[in-house]
Amino acid sequence: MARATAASDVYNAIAEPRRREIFELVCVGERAVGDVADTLGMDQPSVSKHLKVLREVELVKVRRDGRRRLYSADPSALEPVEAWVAKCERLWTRHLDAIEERAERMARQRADRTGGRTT
Amino acid sequence: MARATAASDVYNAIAEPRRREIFELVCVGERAVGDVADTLGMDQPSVSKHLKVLREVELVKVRRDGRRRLYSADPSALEPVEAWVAKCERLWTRHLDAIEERAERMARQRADRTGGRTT
DNA sequence: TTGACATATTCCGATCTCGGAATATATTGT
DNA sequence: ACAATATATTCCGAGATCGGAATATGTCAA
Repeated sequence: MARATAASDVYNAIAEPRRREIFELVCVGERAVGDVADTLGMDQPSVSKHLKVLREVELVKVRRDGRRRLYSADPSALEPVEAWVAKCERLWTRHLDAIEERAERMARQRADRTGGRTT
Repeated sequence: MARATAASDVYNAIAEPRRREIFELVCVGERAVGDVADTLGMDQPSVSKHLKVLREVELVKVRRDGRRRLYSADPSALEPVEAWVAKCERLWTRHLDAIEERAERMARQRADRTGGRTT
């Protein structure tokens, strides 16, 4: 097995800087492909390909408007990422709390042994 | 040019599911490589390589303990990701607000034309 | 229908990926 | 010094990447 596909999940999709740029732009409001290309200075096929990936992980939606296609964002697809980051931080602070608690317990023990003397 | 390196930034580093697993584990508390390998059912070289990537983007730190190496997390390295997600959501809600505001403006216009009649 | 415009798709090549196996490097205990 | 243990590194191959160029598809307008 090798590396995962860019469109296999949100994490891989947003690993690309240009894809993040495109997504930011589309968060501001619905945009046509050429519009995105002009704004970000990329060429059209590249933008189309990136948008395809974003579409496959449902970060964006498409709508037809004549000969154009208007893309808009669906940031709810970022939720797994947000949730994972939050989880890691929760685990981490829980870990810090445990360390602190242990330190306090040891301090109490020491206080008991010394009969309340601080030094 | 081709694809970016896994260790080129945090986004690429966390794109790997196994790397996310390892990171979660290390968030809970300092762990030795073999410990991680046993817990997650991966083999040691694989874990070492993933940890190397995580180290290069500063998601983890290492400390020597005899012949072992103890890895611990530094979730502050996830901040760029958190910030980017937040930014996108901010842009998005701002966009929704603008739409809503426009709708209200149009409703007011209509109310003016109809002299206050609702239907 | 034909042409202009907007977008999508395909093909290419250099490069990176990840897992697996083998091997190298450290450190400890005897 | 030597064996055992813990970890890191290297080499390999199948597969996926991204940009670029060329081309295909689709839609409107005259």
